[in-house]
Amino acid sequence: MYSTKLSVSIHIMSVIVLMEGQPVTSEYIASSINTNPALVRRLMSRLKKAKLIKTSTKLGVTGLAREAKDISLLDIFFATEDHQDLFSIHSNTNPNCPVGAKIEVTLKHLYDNIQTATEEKLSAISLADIIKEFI
Amino acid sequence: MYSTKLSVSIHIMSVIVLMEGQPVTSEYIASSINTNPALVRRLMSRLKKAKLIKTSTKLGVTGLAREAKDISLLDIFFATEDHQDLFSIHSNTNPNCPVGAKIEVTLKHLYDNIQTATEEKLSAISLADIIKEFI
DNA sequence: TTATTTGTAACTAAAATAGTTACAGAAGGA
DNA sequence: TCCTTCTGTAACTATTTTAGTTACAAATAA
Repeated sequence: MYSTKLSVSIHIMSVIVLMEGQPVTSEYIASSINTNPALVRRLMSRLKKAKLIKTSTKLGVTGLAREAKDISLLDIFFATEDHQDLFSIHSNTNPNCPVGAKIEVTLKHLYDNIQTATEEKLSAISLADIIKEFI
Repeated sequence: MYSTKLSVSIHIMSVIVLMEGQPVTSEYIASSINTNPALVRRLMSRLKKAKLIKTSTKLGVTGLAREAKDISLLDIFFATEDHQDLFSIHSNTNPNCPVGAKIEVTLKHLYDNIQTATEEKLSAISLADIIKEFI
């Protein structure tokens, strides 16, 4: 099973925008995702801590913390994904082998390059861009 | 736990190149990675099926199937990683909600774009480029 | 004051990973 | 031809990660 936290979080944020400022509960959002309210609240909690949404007990989510055009998919990615590395590197390689001694740093450098490019792409897409697809 | 198959496979391929055509066993390669020979053989088997290396019982890996400059990291990625999607999408969303109805196709289109860019970056790096770091 | 909702802890079940053992079968080399 | 060695693969374990679920204290709007 692979993490769908970014996808689900984009879904959550989209529902909030589509409700145009009306308070929405985790239960309402969960019914659109077809999942459990508690799972939605866990992600909501992280989105709130990242200052992307505003919530209130008794009312639910009361809206975005800033405009949709100013929230990027990278913001959502950083807020909700636990593991943010696209590729992972094995460790404890044999330092007595020329490959084992340098593979970790070599791959790190290489992956960092790809990671940065991907993050730039995510930062170039705003929640407002996503919303356009739903109206 | 996140897959390190690409990283380990690049390690395997690098050791093969560094041995310059001399046969190498899975046990030798495993000692450089600091892991189990069977794990190395599993990846070797996939690299062989993808026509990236040549193997022989009794001798081990006898060499690359083509020149290091003509083997890209994307070739290795495709050969050895089971799950090749950078981002995963949740399914079974509610079709009666505008977001639930279109989120899957919207995200797929968006992720495909990032996926393609990443694959292009992996295809631009050859095994020969990696080897330069070890000599 | 009361009803409702968040926020979070504590679980379970399923899936994916690396690691491990074991062995049949292939093939090089004496 | 025979023997030794290594691949190729199956079967298994332990660990980690994930989504999903239940439960409830605390907050708060009305």
